[in-house]
Amino acid sequence: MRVTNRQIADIFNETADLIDIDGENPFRVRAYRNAARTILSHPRNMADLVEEQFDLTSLKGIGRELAKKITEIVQTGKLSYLEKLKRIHPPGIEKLLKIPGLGPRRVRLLHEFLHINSLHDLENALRQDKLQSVPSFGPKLIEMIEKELKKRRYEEKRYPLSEADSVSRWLLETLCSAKGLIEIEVAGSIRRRSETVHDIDIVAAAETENDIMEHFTTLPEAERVLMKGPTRSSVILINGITVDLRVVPAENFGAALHHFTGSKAHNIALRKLAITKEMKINEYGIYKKGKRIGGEKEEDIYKKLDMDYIAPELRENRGEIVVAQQHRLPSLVSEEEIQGDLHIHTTYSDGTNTIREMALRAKEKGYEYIAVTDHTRHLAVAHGLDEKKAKKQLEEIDRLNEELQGITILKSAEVDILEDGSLDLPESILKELDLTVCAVHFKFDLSQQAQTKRILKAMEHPFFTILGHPTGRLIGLRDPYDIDMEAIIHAAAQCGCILELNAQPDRLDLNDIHCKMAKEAGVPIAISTDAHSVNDLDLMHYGIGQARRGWLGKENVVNTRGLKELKKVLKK
DNA sequence: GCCGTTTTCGGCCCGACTGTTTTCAGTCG
Repeated sequence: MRVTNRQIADIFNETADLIDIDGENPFRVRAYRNAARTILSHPRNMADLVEEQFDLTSLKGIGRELAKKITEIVQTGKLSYLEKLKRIHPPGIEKLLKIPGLGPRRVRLLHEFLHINSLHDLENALRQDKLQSVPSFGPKLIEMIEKELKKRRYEEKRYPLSEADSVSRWLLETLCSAKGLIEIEVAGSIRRRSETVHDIDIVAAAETENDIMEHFTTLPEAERVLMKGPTRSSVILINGITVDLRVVPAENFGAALHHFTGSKAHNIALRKLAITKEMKINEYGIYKKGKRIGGEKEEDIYKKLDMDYIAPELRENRGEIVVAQQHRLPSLVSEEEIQGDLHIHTTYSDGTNTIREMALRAKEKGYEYIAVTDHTRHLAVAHGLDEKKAKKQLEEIDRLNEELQGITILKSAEVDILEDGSLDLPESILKELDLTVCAVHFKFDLSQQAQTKRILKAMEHPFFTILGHPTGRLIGLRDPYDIDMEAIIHAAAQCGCILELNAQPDRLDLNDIHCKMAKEAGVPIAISTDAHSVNDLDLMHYGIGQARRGWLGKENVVNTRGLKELKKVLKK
C-alpha cells in the first residue's frame, strides 16, 4: 500500500507533539510541523518523488534529515524515530495538547507530578481534586480544563466555509451599530476562502471612544466569553463557533487586517523577509529602523516590501511571496468574469425548478448561457433521464431557445460513468448534446488503479467534455475516491478534456492544489454550481474562492468565455 | 531541524491576554 502525503504529515506532526512535550528545542519542533505542512500542500505524492529520486531537500523546510525520514516512511510505512518516541511515551499523551490551555510545558508537568498520560487520567485527577497540586495550576486554569473536558471541545471541530460565512455576515451587521466604529471586516480563513474554518476572525477600526468590545462580549448569542481585553476579545457563540475580535485605531487597520487574515505561515514568511530588509511587521504596521512607514492600508505592507499585493486566497506560503517579488502573480479570476453555468439540474431529474425558471434566473444574473445537465438513467434515485425523456428535454430546450432572448440553453447531461468506463447514454443522444458533464456516482470503493482506469477510459470517449466533481468527496462526510489525479490531469491535457470545479460548498471539488496542478498542465477548468434550484445558482462565489486559491486566472476557466468562444473550446 | 544579500553557525515572527510563580511564563493566533 502506497503511503500518502497525509500519512507522512501525520507522522511528522505526531513526532512534533512528542518532542514538544519532551521540552525539545521549539524550533526543532517547528521544523517537523513546517515539513508536515509542506508535504500536505505539495501537489505530488512523496512516494512518487522518492521513486523518481527527486531531491526532496529542494522542498521548502525540508533538509537532509527530514528528506531521509520521508524516504524511510515511504519505503517502510513508518518512522523508526517516532516508534522509539512512542515506546518512551505513554500512548495518547499528545491528545492532551488538544485541550485549549494545555501546551507542552503543562502537559509535561501533569505527567511529572500526577502521572497523567491521557484524557482519561486527566478526568480522574480532576474528579479527585488533584490538579491544584501541580505548580502553576490555579483555580482558573483548572476550571477552564474542566469545562473543555465536559464539552469535548478538544476534538477539534471545523465548520464548512458556507456556515461560517453566514455567521460572520450576521456578526458584521450586528456589530455595525456599535458606537465609534469606523470600519469592520472578516479576516482569517474565511477571508482566505478556506474550505473549512476553525473560528471566525473579525477586525475593526474604531475611534478611541467606542463600545465595540462591550457590544461584542455581551451579545445574547455569545454563550461564553473566553477572554476580554481592550483591543482583543474572544467568545464562543451558542452554535459553538469561536469568534475573535480585534479593535485598532484606523491608522493600524490595514496591518491588523493583514495580521489576522494570515495564514500564519504566510505571515511568518513575510516577517522573515522584512527582517532581511531591516524592516519589521506587526499588527500595527510596517517599520523601517524603528520608524513606522505604513499600515493604514493592507497594500502598504506589500508595497514597502517591494512586491505585488497578494490576494488573501493565495496567502498560504505556497510560493506566492517569491512570485509576488518577481511581479509575476496571476490575475485571479473573479465572479464578474463568469459568463455562464455549465452544470444545472431541473425538474427533469432531481432539480426543483423548470428549465425555463433556471434560464430566466441565469439571465438575471447576467449570464449568456447555461448548460442543462440532468442525471442519466443509472442514477435512479435522481430520476435520471432515459433516452425517451432525454429526447423530450432536447425538444423543450429548442422551443425555449427560440422563445427566450438574451440567454442560450446548452443541451447537456450529467452522464454517469459506468463501472467499465462507458457512458450511460446511447450515442444517438450523446451526439445531439452541446457538451457532457461526466461523473462517477456509484462504486466509490474501487482500487486506485481500477477507479483511475474507469475515468481514463471514459475520457477517451469522443463525447466526453467535462469531468464532473472529479474526486466525489463531500467535505467532512465522504472521502474522495481513490484516484491518481496526476494521471487524470495528464490525460485531460492530452485529450483536451475539461475538469470541473464544483462550487457546491460541501464539494469544492477540485481542491485548490489540484486546480493549480491542472493550470500548470494546461487543463481548462469549468467552475459550475451543480445547481438544483434557482437559488443554488448563487453558489458560484464559493467556486470562485476555491479557484482563486488554486491560482486560476480568467484564461484558465472555460466559462469566463462568451458563448461563441466557449463553443470553439467545446468543439474538439 | 532548517537555512544563508550577516552562508556552515547562530539565528529562527510577533504581540495580546491570562493566571499566577507578583514580574513573567505559557498559550494562542
